[in-house]
Amino acid sequence: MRDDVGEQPQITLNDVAQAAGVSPATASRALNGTARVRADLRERVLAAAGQLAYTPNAHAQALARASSQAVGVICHDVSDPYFAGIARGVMRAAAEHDFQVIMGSTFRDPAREVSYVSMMRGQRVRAILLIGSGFEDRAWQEAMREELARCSAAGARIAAVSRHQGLRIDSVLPENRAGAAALARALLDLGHRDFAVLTGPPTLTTVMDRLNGFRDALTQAGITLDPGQIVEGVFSRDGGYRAAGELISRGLRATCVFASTDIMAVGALAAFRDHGLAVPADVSLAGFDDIPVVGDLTPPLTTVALPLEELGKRVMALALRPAIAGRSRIERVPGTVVLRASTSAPTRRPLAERTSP
Amino acid sequence: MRDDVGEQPQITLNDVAQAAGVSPATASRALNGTARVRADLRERVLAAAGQLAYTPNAHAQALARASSQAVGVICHDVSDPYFAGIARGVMRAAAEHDFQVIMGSTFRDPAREVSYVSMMRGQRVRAILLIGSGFEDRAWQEAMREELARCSAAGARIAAVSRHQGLRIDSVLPENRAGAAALARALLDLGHRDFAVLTGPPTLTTVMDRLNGFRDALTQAGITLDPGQIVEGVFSRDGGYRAAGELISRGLRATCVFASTDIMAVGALAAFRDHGLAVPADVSLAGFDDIPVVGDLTPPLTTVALPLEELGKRVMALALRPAIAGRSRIERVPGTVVLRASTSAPTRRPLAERTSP
DNA sequence: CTGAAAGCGCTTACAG
DNA sequence: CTGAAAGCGCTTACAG
Repeated sequence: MRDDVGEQPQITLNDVAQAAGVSPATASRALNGTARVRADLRERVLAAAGQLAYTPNAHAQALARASSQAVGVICHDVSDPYFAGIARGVMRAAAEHDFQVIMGSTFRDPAREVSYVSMMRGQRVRAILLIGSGFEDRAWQEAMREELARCSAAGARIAAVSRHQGLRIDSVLPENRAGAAALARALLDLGHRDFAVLTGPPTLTTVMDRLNGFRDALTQAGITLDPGQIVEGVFSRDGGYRAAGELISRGLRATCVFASTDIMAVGALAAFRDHGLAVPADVSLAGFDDIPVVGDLTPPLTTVALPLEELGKRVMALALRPAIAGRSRIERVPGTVVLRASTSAPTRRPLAERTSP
Repeated sequence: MRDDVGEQPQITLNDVAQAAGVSPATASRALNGTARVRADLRERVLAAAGQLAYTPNAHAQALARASSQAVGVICHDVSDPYFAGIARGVMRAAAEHDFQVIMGSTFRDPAREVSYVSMMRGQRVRAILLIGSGFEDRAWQEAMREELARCSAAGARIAAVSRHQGLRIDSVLPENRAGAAALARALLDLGHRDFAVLTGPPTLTTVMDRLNGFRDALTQAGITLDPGQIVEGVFSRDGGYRAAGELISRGLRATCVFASTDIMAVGALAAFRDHGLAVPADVSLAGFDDIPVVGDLTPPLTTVALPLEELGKRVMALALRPAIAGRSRIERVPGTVVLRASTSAPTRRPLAERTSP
């Protein structure tokens, strides 16, 4: 029973109105419940609409109403568990409000992010949700700020998860800095004094916040983080693997390694194993985010848990709540240090030379 | 520099036309390149548009053109790594074609799936991509078929990943059945004769295909799968954990367990560990999908690898390729058995009573 | 409560 | 090549 491919004219409001013997205006009102309609007429309209399987043309509606039922969501990569978790919360919230979700993946390209925003402006979305870290890049900030200003002038709400340097927008802020600091203190409590950090691209605010928070807490404990023990990598499993490898080849002096993202920690764990280093016996390892699987690794990963789905719901709610003119609203969401078996008290074994596979 | 909250009238084509001193028709043609426009006029239009930061109202365009630049994507749950992987491919492909992606998460509710389709029909999307398993449910099939028929009558292309029972739509089919059979043969080759299977909801075609493929291969080898060794669970980490626990409490007679989804295998692995069962020493474990993290588990998981991102790109390409009237196109994508350390030759140790934590 | 009419912002035959 | 005009499918003051 394949239906033929030819296009048929769409059923319009007019068709429904005619079938019900009323004017389009009345049909519209009956369907939308925007005004009182005599009961029997309403019945007839509803019946006709059901009969004809009428679905209003969303574009015509959006045009006539000068607003749509859509929200735009921009993230770096849907397949990254961090974003996927947040996106889940957004999708839930959207479903509750009967919003359509227009999704854009930037694949970490700043320019693409700007062009998505302007595309969504063209869609006249009700809100734009920026998920994921902003870029520490002046030109980008400038372009983004202008574009976002046009959006809000057009009536779109803007809200973000994470700090978006220089944009001054309503934000749900995971406490990256405080969380990393708390993690550092927990690791200090375990007895560690020598640390290394695997970071991501320094253009991402999240990266810098976590690094700075971690370092600050060390500094307060009178410990300096050796710059040579900070390795920059890509925010991915393989990025973590390579960064850990680089750290090892530089001579791993730390007893504890902080990967600024769980996904990097997963790769780091594999790298340590491949180099014959036992976690935590030889080196402790901690991550950040608490993405679903890290509790099932061997050893389970110590990390800072962020309520990902909750972040998604919150950012949607924030965007929907009427804005306060002149100032951006900030909602801070704390992270929770979760100590698992990947961290333990430091061992005294010298590690620097242990780089054999 | 917060912009005031008040809405400003949008910049329209008319504004651009006036600023450029031409008619809206000419402005439209210049902007879209749909017809020759005198060079100097075109320049003026483009300059004015840039100046005013003009973005066409996508709804007005869609209405006038009777078609949009959007595709609809429906999956069960974006945060599931399987869908996230496919979605990544879809997003890539969409970006290449400059399509907007309207995303819907059904959270495995058949009714919600139908209503998303009809919502997308209202959006006049160019294509609807059904990601993820269909439901083996007559009423749903009926409703879905009707709704999809209306969509294609309206000119929307439909394509799916996975088998959608009774819908007869263009599909990219991961070879679930053949993949599961190949896996079974590989496990037989390892020497296993006693198997158990952790399945998902029997209403999902994917579940049944994998189970049947696995069982068929066993049958061909003269081995029957004890129904008591088939446990139905939820498609999630915790579902796998519980299903494995149930299997153990029933008395685990199998030397090898097949979890029909990697995500369930992750939970099963944890359950085995919590019950003091070593994998693969006490019991071998295999999954299906090869989602990113399973190679980093301890032990790394034997599975059937599916090219997730590729599936996403293929389904998009399939939807875009002109349909063939009267018949649905099928593209089969094979899975690859990946043997890792979670499976080994069976041990002779009796397992049935080993249920101590 | 109901309907005729204008308008939302664009595109595209149709004349010129 | 250019412009005036009609039309896309809806909503919503405006009269009645």
